[in-house]
Amino acid sequence: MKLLSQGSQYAISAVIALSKQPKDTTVSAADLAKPLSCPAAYLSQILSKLKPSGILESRRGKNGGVYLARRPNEITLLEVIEAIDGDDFFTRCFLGIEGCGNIEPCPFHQFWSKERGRIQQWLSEMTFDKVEEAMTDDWFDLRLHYKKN
Amino acid sequence: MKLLSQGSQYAISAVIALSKQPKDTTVSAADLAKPLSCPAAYLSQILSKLKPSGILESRRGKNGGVYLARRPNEITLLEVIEAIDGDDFFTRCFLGIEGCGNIEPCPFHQFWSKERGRIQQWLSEMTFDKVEEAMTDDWFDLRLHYKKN
DNA sequence: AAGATTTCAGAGTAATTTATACTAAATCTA
DNA sequence: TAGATTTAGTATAAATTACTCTGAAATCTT
Repeated sequence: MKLLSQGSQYAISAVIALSKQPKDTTVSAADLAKPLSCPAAYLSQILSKLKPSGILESRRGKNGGVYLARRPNEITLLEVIEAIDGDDFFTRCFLGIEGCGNIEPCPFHQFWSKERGRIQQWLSEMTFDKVEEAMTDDWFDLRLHYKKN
Repeated sequence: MKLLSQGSQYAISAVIALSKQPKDTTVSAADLAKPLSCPAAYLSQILSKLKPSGILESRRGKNGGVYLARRPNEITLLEVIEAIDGDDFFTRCFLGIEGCGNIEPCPFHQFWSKERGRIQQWLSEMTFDKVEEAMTDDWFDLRLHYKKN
């Protein structure tokens, strides 16, 4: 029972860290993974899923890595989540019943689609510049900041 | 990315079906499973997890099965969910970060704990008599009703 | 050009969740 | 008491998710 997959959680954290990064600076998956305390190779795979939707781009080779393809205020939480987890959460019935919808609603359909809509709405308005505002500096330093050697 | 595990979904559906049942009538896991179109043996395992919290009781042997230990208006959705999935959803950070809390909040802590609280509140008020009210008869007949042979 | 990174792609492994199988114990019926 | 049925409990299998490994390709530095 959870909202976000591990992958989404990593991806969001990584985009937060990248948002604090000067534009057009690449960061390697390994450097990103360190402060997130998550496996670097796995993060690398996850991050590559953010490329088709134009959230980030990458450069191979020495000093290569990933960087945001747009400015933080043009990237939403919802985009990142859907790039990793798909839109299952926002479309599936509360009880997982296939035919559930307005025509043939399960007992929770009305409440749940409303509640889920609120969450989706919020996620779609939550751009990463706003995330930065909502973030205390010491939290960032403690949790997501990394230092280049 | 999902709210409820498969197990919780089965359990809730089963309790809905049992709520429509005359008091002190046992129903076998096999009979319950049929209209839910879920594996009977698995449902049986799931349902046994509802016994420690006093949601249902069971009787072995011929004409045995499970039955609600309390009246539907004394059983909440939240209880059923927590009996199966635990309280992970209601306690874990949006980003899965261990130290997240009021002292050291992640950027989503405020929004998410509020939103999650709404859901938890609703689940804790949603007793199974209310579920029945929210349910169209034809949905029940179509999805959860079963016939004894 | 050679060496050092670093992503990329895909296969392989591990852990967790979901589902199946089987045996034993309880309970009813005749 | 014998037989049928149904839960209880455990072991196994299948599916999904999380993670690791490896070799190749790209890119920088010297």
